[in-house]
Amino acid sequence: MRLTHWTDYSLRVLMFCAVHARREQPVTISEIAEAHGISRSHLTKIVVALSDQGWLETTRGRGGGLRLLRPAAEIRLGDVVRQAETDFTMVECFDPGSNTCRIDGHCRLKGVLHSALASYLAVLDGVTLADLVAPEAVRGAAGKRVQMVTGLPPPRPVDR
Amino acid sequence: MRLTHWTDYSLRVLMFCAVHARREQPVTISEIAEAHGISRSHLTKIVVALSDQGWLETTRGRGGGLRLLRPAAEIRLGDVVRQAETDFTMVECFDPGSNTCRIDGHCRLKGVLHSALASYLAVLDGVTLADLVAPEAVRGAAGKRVQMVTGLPPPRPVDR
DNA sequence: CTTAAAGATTCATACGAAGTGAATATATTA
DNA sequence: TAATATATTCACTTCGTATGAATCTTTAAG
Repeated sequence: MRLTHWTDYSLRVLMFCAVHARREQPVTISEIAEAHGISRSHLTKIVVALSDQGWLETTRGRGGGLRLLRPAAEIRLGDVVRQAETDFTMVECFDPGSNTCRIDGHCRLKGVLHSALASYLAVLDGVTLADLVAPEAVRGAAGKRVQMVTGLPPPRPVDR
Repeated sequence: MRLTHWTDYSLRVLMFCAVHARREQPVTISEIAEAHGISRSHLTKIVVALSDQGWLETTRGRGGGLRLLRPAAEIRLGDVVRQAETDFTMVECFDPGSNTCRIDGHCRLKGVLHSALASYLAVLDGVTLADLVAPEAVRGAAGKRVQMVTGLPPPRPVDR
């Protein structure tokens, strides 16, 4: 179970924009690509997608670049991840097209995994882009907030 | 974000064993393979892994087969999934080996995703194999239990 | 003590999603 | 019109996952 690099990079782009939101010159793709050591052309595709999804606006030509369309504090991680990830097929029976499970409808697995997925995303919904890039001083509050949302004991390390 | 077929099949094997736990003749690999339309040899590898992990015992030779080592009610889904899934790398910075993120340590993303993952697994920890294969009448209780564990609002459908 | 039935192992390959980057097109401003 | 930016297209690579054929090993039945 893992998120794709695509989602990873999407988040990094948005975070980069959030950090430099107050700058006069908008952030450029080349800048982010270099900062993270990713190919510019590849990153462009991710930016285009983010733009299509309404997270940021792009302007071409000299002096152009990227800008968040909304304040970082209003961008929920869960929503970004929902759009960046293309496949939430937990198990075969999630997808009516490819499902061949012979006991579909007789077992509760699908429902349980849906709940788990919802719980996963709910945690991300409790965090905004602003929380991620907040300076040290603010981190305590952000961390606390996650706990409140999950209502779970602090995460224990996942083995292997 | 998805679980592998491997995990999917692992769960199906365990469920099959749970359903037929009271039978005299142990369940065989061929039987499960045929029931689910999966190749016998492939399924064997999954069974071997489940056996190595201590979920079931296998006996060779005529009259042999598979048997759960513990009652289905004591087998938590979360634990099975933790062992069946080999990769919980949410984003690059989870894996020290391949991590190239330039802002690792300066952003809260890793921590947040760890929390989300923990929340996901916590839901699965609240469900046992017995819950999955329980007859209709018992299902209500099982569903309720999931809610109690998560402490979250009922899951809303994940779009696309 | 041979045969049938079961799991175990090894090997090779198929497959598709994800990732990568070169080349080129388009738009905008100075 | 030149420079700088995003946008698009194409081809290719890479890797985890999945798959199954063939064969070996173990065990019980007769």
